[in-house]
Amino acid sequence: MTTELPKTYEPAAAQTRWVEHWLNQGYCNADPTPGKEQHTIMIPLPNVTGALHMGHCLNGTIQDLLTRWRRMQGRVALWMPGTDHAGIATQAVVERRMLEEEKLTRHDIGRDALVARIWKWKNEYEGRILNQLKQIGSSCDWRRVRFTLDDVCSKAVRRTFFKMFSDGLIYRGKRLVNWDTYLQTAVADDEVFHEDIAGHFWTMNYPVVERRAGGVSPPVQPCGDVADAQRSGWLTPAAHLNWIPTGQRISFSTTRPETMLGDTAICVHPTDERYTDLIGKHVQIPANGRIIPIIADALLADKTLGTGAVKVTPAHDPNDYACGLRNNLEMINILNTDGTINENGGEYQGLDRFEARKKIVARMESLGHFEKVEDRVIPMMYSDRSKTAIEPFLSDQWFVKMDTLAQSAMDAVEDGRVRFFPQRYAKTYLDWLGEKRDWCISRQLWWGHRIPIWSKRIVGPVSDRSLKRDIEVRDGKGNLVVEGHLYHPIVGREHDVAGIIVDGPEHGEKLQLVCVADGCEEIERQLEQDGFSQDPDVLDTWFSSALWPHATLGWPDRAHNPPMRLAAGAASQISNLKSQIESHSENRKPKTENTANDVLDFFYPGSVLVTSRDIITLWVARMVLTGLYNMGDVPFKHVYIHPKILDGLGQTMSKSKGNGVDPLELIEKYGTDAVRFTISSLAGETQDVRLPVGYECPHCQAITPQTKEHQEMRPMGGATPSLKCVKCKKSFQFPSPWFKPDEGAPVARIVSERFEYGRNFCNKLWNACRFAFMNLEGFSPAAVAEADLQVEDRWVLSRLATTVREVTTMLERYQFDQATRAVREFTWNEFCDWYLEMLKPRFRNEATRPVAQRCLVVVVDTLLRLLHPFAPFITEELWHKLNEVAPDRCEPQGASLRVADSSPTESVMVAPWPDMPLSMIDAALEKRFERLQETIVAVRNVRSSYGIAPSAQLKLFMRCAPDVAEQLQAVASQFDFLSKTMLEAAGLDVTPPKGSVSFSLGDADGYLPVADLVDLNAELDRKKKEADKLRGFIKSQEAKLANQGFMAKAPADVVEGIRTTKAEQEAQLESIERIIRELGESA
RNA sequence: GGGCGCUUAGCUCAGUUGGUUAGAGCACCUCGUUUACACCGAGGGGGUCGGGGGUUCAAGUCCCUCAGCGCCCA
Repeated sequence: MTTELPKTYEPAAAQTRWVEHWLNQGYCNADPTPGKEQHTIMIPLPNVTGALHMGHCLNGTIQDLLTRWRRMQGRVALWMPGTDHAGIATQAVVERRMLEEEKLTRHDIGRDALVARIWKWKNEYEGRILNQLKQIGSSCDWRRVRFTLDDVCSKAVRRTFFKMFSDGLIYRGKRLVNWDTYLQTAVADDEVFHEDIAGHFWTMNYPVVERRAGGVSPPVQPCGDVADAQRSGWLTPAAHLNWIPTGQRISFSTTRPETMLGDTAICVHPTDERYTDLIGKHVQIPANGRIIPIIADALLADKTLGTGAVKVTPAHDPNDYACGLRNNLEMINILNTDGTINENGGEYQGLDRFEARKKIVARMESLGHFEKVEDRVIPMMYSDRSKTAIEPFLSDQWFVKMDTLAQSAMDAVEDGRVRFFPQRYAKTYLDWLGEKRDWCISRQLWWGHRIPIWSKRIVGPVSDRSLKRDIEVRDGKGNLVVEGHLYHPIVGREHDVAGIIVDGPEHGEKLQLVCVADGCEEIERQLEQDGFSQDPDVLDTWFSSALWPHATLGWPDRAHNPPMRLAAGAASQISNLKSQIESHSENRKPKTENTANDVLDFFYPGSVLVTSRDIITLWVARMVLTGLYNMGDVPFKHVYIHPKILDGLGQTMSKSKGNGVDPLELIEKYGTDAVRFTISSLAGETQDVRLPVGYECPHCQAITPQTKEHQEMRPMGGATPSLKCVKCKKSFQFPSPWFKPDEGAPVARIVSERFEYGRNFCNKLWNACRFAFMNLEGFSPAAVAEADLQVEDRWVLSRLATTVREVTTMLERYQFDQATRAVREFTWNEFCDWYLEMLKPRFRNEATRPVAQRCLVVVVDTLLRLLHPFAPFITEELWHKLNEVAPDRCEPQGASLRVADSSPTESVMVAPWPDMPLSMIDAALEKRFERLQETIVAVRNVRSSYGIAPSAQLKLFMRCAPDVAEQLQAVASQFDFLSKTMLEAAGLDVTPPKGSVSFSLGDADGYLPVADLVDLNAELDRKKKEADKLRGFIKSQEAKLANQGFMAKAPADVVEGIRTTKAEQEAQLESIERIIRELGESA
C-alpha cells in the first residue's frame, strides 16, 4: 500500500522531479518514424533581448498542450524550440547598457568587440529563456534547439539569399528611413517615439518664373547654382538662364525651412481654383536658385490647410517621398549621416541642420520671401535610443521583390492550404500581402547576418562573355527600380557565385555586385584580394526567422539531420533511432527536389503555428512565402492566433514596456499546473485577457496593486526603487524587467488572484485522487458486467465519455477555454461533488467495495490522461501513485468494464489519449440521474431556507409515478449521505404527512415533515410566491402562442418547445397549488 | 485616415447558425469543521447585456449610428 498523500498538493518538488524524468526518458524527443503520423509545431522564436513574460507563457502553454495531446494520440509530436537574435533590439539593449555603465559607444570598441559582447548577452538570455520554457513544462525536443544566428540557420539564410539573388529577386534601391543622426543608424518604426514640442511654423513664398520668350537673353538675376538644376535633371544649364519671374508668388508654410534646399516641387490640389492656372508652371527657390515645377497631387495637398500649397522634399519627408514616387520627382538628399548639410546644400554645406535653418530663414527674409512665423505645437519623432530628433533620410537599402512571392503566399491561404483560426485573421494577412510592397531587408547594424554581397566599381569596359541575362526590377507601381546584367563571375561555380552589373553612383560608372553562397570562404577571400568589399549592413531579423520552419529541420542540407545537443547518456538511444530510420529511408521519397533529409522530409510541413496577431504580417506571411519558395510547400497547415495578455491597465504585456510579468514568479506562488490551467482557460476565440497583478508584501502579505508608476520605476543611477506596503507601511523592493533587487533586501512577490482558479482546481484534483487512493486498498482488476454497475457508475462513465469527446473536439477547434471548462466541470461538479460522495457508503461495505473500486480506477485513470496536457506535473505525480495502487487496470468496453489488456504506461505523458466508447453514453440514464440530483438539491434547499440544522435527520416522502418511485428507491441509501435524509416512502399512494414542507419537481412532489422545526405559515407564503412566479411564466408562454405572427412564422420545433415548457410549468403550478391546499389544511 | 476586434454581475470572462427564465470563477451574505479537500462543502443575493435607432413573430446575438478601449496598417 502506498503512503497517504499530503493534504495539499505541493507543486515545487513535482515540477523538478518530472522535468528531469521526462528529459532523461527522452519522452520529448521526436525522430522520424516511418509509418507514423507526425505533428510539428515550430515555436514562435522568442528574441534574446529579455526574459519571457506571461504572453509567452500563454503561447508556450498552448503549444505544449497541443503537443502533449497529439503525442498521446500516437503522433510523433515535435515541438521545435529556439530563439531569435532580434538584430536591432538586442544590439540596442547591449549598446545602451555599455553607454550607461562604461560610457562607451560601439564606435569606441569596434564591430568585432561589440558583436562579441552581444553574443555574451545572447548566451545569458537564451539560457534564461530556455529555462523558463522548461519550467512551464514545455515538452520541446531540446536536442534540436536552434538560434537564428547559429551555423544551421546561417547556412539557410545564405542559401536563400543566394537563390533569391540569382533569381533576380533581390535588388538595391533607395528608401526613406528613420535616421538617428546621433547614433548614425536607421531605427525601426517601433523604436521611435512621438512627442509634441513647441516649435515654429514659417510662411514664405517662392516666385513663379516662366521661360523667356524667344532668343537668348542675359539672366535677369543670378539664379543660384547651375549645377543643382543640372543635377536635378529638370533643366539644362542653358535653359536655366532663360527663366524670369512673372511677378506671381506661391506661399506655403513649413516647420523645417532648411529642407527647401532639397525641394523638388511645389504641390497644390488639382481642384484648387487659386492655383489651377499655375499647374505645370515653375517656381524658383530663392535660397539656392533652383527651378522646380508646380504640380498637382490630391493626396499630398489639402485645400483647407494654410495656403493650400506645400513644398515637396521627397528625400526628407515620408509624405513628400510618396508624392515624389507618384510624380516621378527628383529626390535630393541634403543631409550627411551626422545631420549636417551635405554638398547638395551649396553654401550651407557643413552647417548643422538647425543652424542652416536659421540662416535660410534670414536669407529668405532678406530676399523678401518671408511672410510670417507663428508658434505652434508640432509633433516630433525622437529616437528611443539616443533621445535625439529623427530625420527622415533617403538611403541605399536592399529589397526583396515581393510580387510573385507575395502572390504565392496569398494563394496558399485563399485555396485553404493554410487556414487561420479564428478565420478572420486571414484578412489581416491577405490585405497586407496584397499591397505587395517590396521587403526592405537591410539594416545598418552590426548584429545579424551580414549581407553576402561584395561590390567593386568597374574600370573599363564590361566583358560581354560573362553575361547571363538582363534583368529589370520594377516596384509595385511599375517603376523601374533597378536594371542590370546578371552574370556568372566565375566559370564553373555557377551554384556558388552570382553577380550583377548595375549603374554606379557616378555618371557612366558601372558597379559589380557579387553574391556568394554559403561555404565558399575561399571565393570571399579571393574577391577581397581583388578589391571587392563586403556590404557592411546586416539582414533584417525577419529574413532569418522567415526560414525557421525549414531551416531548423536542416534545409538546405541533404546529407544528414541537423546537429543535435545530446544529453548525457542519450547518445546510444539516438544512434539506435538513426539506424532504424536509415533502414527505412530507401522507401521514402523526398517531397520536393529540395529535400532529401529525413528530419525535414518527415516533419515538414508543420501542423500548426501558434502565435499572436501582431506578428501575422511580420512573420507568418514571410514564413509562408519563403516556405513556398524554398520548399515548394507551406510551412504549416493551421495558424492559431491566441489572445494577447494585457496588464491590469489594459496595455499589451511587452518586453519594452516593462509591464511583463515573469511566469516563474507566478509559478513559484501558484505552481506550474495552476498557471497553465488558468491560462488555457483564458485562451478563447475573441477577447484579449487582462491580468491585473499586485505585489505581495514580504512583511505582512498584503497586496499592493501594480500601477503604471510601478512599471516605470527605474534606479536611474540612484537607489533601487522600493514601495511602501499599503497595509503595514513597511518598504520592500520588487521584481522588474529593468533591474535586479538588492542582495538581501526584502522583495515582494508578484501575485495575481486569477491564478487561484487553477491552484484551487489542482488542489481539488489532488484531494479527489488522495481520497481515491485511500479507498483503493485491496483493489483487484476484474470485469464488471453492465448489470453490476450502479446507477452512479453508469452515470459517471456516461458523463466522462461525453466530456472526453467534448474536450477532444474543442482541442481540434483550438477552443482551449471551452476544453478547460468542460474538463473542470466534470472533475469538480460531477466527479467530486456527486460520484465520490456516492462512493463513500459503498466503500464502507465489503460487498459493494470491489465494483466501486474498479469503476473508480477507470474514472481516475481516464481523467488523469484527459487532464495531462493541461496540467502535466500533477497528473504525472498522481499517475505514478495510481500505478502503485492499481498496477493493473480495468477499462471500458461497450457499457461494461473489462480487465485491460496491457499494463498502464510508466508515464502518463506517453499514455494513450482517452477514447471512451460511444456505448458508454446513456442520455436516458443521465436524465434519470438528474432527477435524483434535483431531489437532493431540493431537500438541501429546504434545510437551508429554514435553517434546519445539518445534523437534524429528516424524513422524505415522494409522491410520484411507480417507475420514478422505483428509481428513487434504488438510490435510497444515497439520500442519507447526500442530504442526511431517509426516504420513507415513494409512490402514487403517498399522502403528505401533516405539517410538511414540500417541493415540486414536475413529475414528483417531495414532502418533509418538519412541523416542529419551521413556521408553516411562512412556508405557505413562499409557495404562494413560487406559484405567482410560475403563473407569470405561463402567461408569457401563452402570449407567445396567442401571437399569430409567432405561430405563422416560428419553426415548428420552437413552437413545440414553448408548448412543452408551458405544459411543464402548468404541471408544476398544479403541484404547487395542491401543496398550498394541503398546507392550508395542516396549518 | 483604413482595417480587425472589444464594451454582459463589484472584478475577470463565457454565451455556437437570432428561439423557453442570460451563465462561470473570484468577491459578497448565511450556515457548516460528517476522517479527500477551508486552496473545502451546502444555500443565497447580485446584470434594463456601453447609449440611441432599426430589421424580425422573437435581438446579448443581425443592421445603422454615437461614445469609449485595444491592436494592426497608412
